Amino acid sequence: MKKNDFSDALRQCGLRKTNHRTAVLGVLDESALPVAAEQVYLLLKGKGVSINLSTVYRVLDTLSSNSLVTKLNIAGDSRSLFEINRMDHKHYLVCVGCNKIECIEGCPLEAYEKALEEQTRYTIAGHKLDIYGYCPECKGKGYCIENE
Amino acid sequence: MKKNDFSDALRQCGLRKTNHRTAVLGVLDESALPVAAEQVYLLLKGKGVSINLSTVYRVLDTLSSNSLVTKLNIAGDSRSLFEINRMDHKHYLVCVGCNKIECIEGCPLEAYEKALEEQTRYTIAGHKLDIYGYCPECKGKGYCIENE
DNA sequence: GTCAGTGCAAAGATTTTGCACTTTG
DNA sequence: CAAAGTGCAAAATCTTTGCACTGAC
Repeated sequence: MKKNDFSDALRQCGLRKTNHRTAVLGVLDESALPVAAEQVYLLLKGKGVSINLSTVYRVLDTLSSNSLVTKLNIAGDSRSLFEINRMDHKHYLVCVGCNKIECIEGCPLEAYEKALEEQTRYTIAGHKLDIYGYCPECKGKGYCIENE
Repeated sequence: MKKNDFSDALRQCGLRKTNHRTAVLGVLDESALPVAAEQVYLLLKGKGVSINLSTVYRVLDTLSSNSLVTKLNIAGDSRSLFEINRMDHKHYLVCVGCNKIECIEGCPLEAYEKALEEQTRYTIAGHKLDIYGYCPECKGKGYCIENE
């Protein structure tokens, strides 16, 4: 299977295909978990791609506006994370103790959204669901108080 | 029913009761929707409470750490919103067209979380769920493309 | 060739912090 | 009184923007 250069995706959005956009999409595509803008920047530099951090932000912004990428705010701090929009949508389980992020398989909300559309008369476009808890290791370290 | 001064809640967390904490909790309690730190600050000033913006941030941070308040990142921009933790937990339906936020009654995830705990061995502490869509008015304005 | 994309530096916005002073328990 | 909380100003962090230059179509 040959390497995707995202030409089709970009063209369908009416966006020019540039090395930077291809490279950013490549990095996100290789990334199993969402990444921050600066991580994208550093990963690109590590691959020998010369790019400016503000261009990374601009590219991510453009890609988000065109639904090729999703911007997330699940980190404890104030920075945004970005992930490529894959066909299978995912949710994350975030450890409150160590900030580790892992994927959850499947989405528990499909039926619910249908019901909500009828109930609210909105057209539902999507949702963000993140689950927070203590991972097995952090429970061991006593970060987790069972009954509060 | 007399006005809650949150003494009990604060004491249970081992926090001193200060005018500022009481006032911040009061503002959040009166607010049906989550508010930004600066809004809290302005609302307090409007009530004649003299407080500094950094104190607002510190108070909100303390209250969040003690689970009296929840910090949310559902706004399109990069700022955080805060809401008081009520017994009935809520989710929000955010209009992508006009940024209006409304409450959704009920939570579709209770059973799901139990299952997830068993499956992942995490102790689930909570979740964040926000649903995005187009409100009836914005659908009318043509912001919403049904099939993309 | 034209318009979109980019680099650079500078500004903006939000949030955090150091330190001296004040308040709570 | 001791420890925690606060105001102020300054810094830190993340993100956006103006403008001149470059590259895609």
